[in-house]
Amino acid sequence: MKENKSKYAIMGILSMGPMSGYDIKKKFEQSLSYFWSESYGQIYPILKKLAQQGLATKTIERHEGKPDRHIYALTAKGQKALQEWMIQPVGGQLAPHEILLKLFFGQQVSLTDNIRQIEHFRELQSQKLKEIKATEELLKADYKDNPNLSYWLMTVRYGQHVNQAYLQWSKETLAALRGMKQESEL
Amino acid sequence: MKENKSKYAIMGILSMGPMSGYDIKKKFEQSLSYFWSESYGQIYPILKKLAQQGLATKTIERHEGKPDRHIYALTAKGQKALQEWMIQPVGGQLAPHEILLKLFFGQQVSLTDNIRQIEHFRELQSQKLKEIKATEELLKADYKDNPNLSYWLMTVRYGQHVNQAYLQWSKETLAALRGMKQESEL
DNA sequence: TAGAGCATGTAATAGGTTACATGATTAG
DNA sequence: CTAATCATGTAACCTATTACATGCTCTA
Repeated sequence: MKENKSKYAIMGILSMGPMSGYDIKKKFEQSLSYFWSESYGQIYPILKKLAQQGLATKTIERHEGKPDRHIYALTAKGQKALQEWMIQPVGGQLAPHEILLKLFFGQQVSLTDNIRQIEHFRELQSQKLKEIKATEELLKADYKDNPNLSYWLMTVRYGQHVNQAYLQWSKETLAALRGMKQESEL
Repeated sequence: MKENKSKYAIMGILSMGPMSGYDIKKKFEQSLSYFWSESYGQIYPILKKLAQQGLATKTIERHEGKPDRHIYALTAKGQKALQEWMIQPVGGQLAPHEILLKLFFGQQVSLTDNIRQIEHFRELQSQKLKEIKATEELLKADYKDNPNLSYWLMTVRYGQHVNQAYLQWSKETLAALRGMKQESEL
């Protein structure tokens, strides 16, 4: 008993309109990449299952020269299943974060190594924050009249809040590590 | 090619001293549960592999009445492997967060449903923040003289920063959703 | 006397990524 | 002419959880 979130992620994409597995992958990359992704190895088998379970229909579009496109569309049953999942409360997982694991065992390496690790993390997050801010502006400009815009912005703001927390924590942690280093050098 | 973080998590625990698979599970539960966990189904096979690869040694302690204990200890090779992993820079994954996925597709359900979802999330995180703060106090009291304390506190502070970000975001998002609801009711 | 704790481990199952296989068109 | 893009899918592999199997001791 384990919820298959990928299944619902894919149904959610299909709720935007009928499309192919290939399109779905692109949607993930274009719109959800900053917090979610799915590989073809997930998408195609899940689409097959959705059709078998009557949650989606499959239509084949033929093209000359180009390969066929297998277009999937949510059925009423699929839409209902998606909505049911939507209102299930989510758990509050603080996801496994590799940097925490490394810091937890920080004694194993030198202070300099730990400092380098956090500095690198800070750089990465600082870069990411810039990207998320750019995403926000792009969204506002490109989807002015899209009824989904408000919801999309909320997910982007989430990324910003969390990222800012990372940066604040990095600053605090670097100060602590540098303090420890100075002490050790006396 | 996929780094097996569990392997290093277990080696990290072993760096605290020789112990059994059972002990390792307890350590995870006691000290790392707020950001990491491993199941027996991971621990025992990984310990076996560590011994095969010469990264740890295995000694069997016999006990009367009680079952034997299989004690594992990091070898010099194991310690070196752990340290090598420690200095590898980590990626900046913003982990898959179910709540974001649901909000992204927020249009599928009612504003009331979305509000309820976020309210629930806020409650959960607010509860968790209390727990993390309690953990910090406990750590400070119980491990006053432990050389690992500074590192452990850094991981706890991470949890606090991220949690506070969740709460701020929840507040902002609820305000936005309630605003949308009022507008729709005019 | 039932259940929790001690202690090991395996098997079944689920979840997910990457590499492979195929083959046409189009842009640089 | 090479690489990317379009487009589908499978197979091998890795990661991880849960359930199962065993059996003793101590506590309520």
